[in-house]
Amino acid sequence: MDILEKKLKTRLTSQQYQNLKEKCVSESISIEDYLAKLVSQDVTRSPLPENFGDDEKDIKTEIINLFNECKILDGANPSDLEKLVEVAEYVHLPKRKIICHVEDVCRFFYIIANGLMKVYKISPSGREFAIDILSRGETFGGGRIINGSLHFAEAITIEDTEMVLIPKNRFLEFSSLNPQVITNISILENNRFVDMFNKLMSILTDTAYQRVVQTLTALMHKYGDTLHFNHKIIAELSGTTSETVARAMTHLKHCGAIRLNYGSVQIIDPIKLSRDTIKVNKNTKIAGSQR
Amino acid sequence: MDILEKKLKTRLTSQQYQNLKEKCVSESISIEDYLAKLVSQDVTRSPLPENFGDDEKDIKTEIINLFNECKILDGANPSDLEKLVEVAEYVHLPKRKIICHVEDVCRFFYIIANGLMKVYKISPSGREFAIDILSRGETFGGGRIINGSLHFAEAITIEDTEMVLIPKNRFLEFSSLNPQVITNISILENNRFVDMFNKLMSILTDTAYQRVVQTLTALMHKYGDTLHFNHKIIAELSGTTSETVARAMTHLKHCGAIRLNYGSVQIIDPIKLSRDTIKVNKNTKIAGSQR
DNA sequence: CGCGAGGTTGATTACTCTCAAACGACGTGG
DNA sequence: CCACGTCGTTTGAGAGTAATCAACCTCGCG
Repeated sequence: MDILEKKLKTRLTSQQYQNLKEKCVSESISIEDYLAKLVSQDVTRSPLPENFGDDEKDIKTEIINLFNECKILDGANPSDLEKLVEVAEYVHLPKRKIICHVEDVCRFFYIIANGLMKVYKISPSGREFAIDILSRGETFGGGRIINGSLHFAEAITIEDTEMVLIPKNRFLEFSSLNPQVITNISILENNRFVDMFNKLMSILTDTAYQRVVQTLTALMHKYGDTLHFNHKIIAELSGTTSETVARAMTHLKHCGAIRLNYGSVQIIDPIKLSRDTIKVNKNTKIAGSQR
Repeated sequence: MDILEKKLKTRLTSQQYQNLKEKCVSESISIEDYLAKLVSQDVTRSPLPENFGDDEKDIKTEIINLFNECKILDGANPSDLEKLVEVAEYVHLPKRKIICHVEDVCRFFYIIANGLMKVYKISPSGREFAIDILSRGETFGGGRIINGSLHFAEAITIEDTEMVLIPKNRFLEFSSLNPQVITNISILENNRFVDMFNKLMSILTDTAYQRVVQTLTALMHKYGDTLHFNHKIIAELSGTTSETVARAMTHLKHCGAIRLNYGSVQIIDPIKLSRDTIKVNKNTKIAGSQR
């Protein structure tokens, strides 16, 4: 197996090789298993998905519908959009399918049609930090394609997900004909920048508990009051650890702000949620925590 | 003076009023002094600056030169740029002149010609966090104007500064005629977003000392090895406090990586700088710290 | 020469990360 | 259908970083 690793090493940049190693360590998977997984996923994806042929018309309609729901494509020329449909690929991806790694070449502009995709980054120490969870109508890769850069983050589906892929060069042609699309991207990037800075300040001024509440509130506004996310993802979004999330959540549960089920959180009292974010740690005894 | 405050209050949004109060507290200045300062600055600025008239040609040449150094204007139509000069205002601003507050309407697109401007935000608890220090050729407000939003941060000159102001609507006209400018903004915003996310991760994984070193390194690349910034600004850029910066700097001084003068830092050994960032706090006795 | 802003250093406090252990839920394969 | 392993959740204990508070020093300026 050393031979395989050596062969890989000569074919990858040191950064890419580093990422691969980290990935394996963080997923506690051997390199060979990891490669096997990649290959099997690639083999099942590369050819066009099965449901082409008779359904082709339906899929095209579906893609057009998706385009219309996609904020970034607002104001684009409809005939250009129709041309875009012709080069778009509609793919079904399983849960935990890796979309890209840090430093990967941007090959596609992605639009989520169904399901959820997590965009995140791994620190040298192995901690993961989520940038965003993308759902229907949201896009990925646009900014980096316009920028002419490589991917700066990793992306992975967190449930079975369908998305539309548009090859990079087709997207560049399309966007150069539709300046409004660039403007939309610019607005999106600006908003993300501001959000990120606010999050940064929140990390430096708020407690971890407050950040968890902020994350829950934000997710509630996007996905409704029942959130099917596990502690790890909420931790990655809040910039903390799953243990801290668990502590915050049990506190909120005892306050009556949320209800917990295995793998999901239901927010039953948003006001309590934001109000009862008192600084509580293990030393400050939590009222009602004794059974 | 209560009457004045009341009159102000009815004319400002509560957010703006809040900001005003915080500003006064943080600068430990009374509201009346603050207003007097604002008025005097406004009176001296509003009319066109003195050096118009004979020098008008020179100033126009200077503005064109500035435009050419400005990355965001790369690829713009030269004749449109010349038209832009006609509506541009060249202003001289003193040190500590406040350019805008959070939630202010974006009135201008700013291009720095000389001097330095700090873009920052104040947390509810009063701590300040710097987003960036802008120097010649850098711009401010473009993203927010395209976005159609209010300012999300504060901006202040940190030394005597000259800048070119372009009224918002003129800038919008100009950019709509020059899609490349929007593309440039989009690229800039994407880069700032990525930088901000990396900074966020750095806060969650690195020690404060490491972040100070990162800040110094970044500043060195931009401004050379002698940095005329005080501890407070370095702290705001690093997301820490001036005390922590002082501790980090004395450590680096003892390592021989930097030299300290009152109000400035000289980096004499960049390699040591990045290497000697061992985790050191007051308990871990610093070798060589005894005189 | 005194004042004020900025720089330095010390002591304390507390938040939360890390490590650890135990338990519950879920899916798979026998 | 049950045993098992894995993953997610929960809770505890300990330790370390850095913010805060406080005091003192230093420089530059009038």
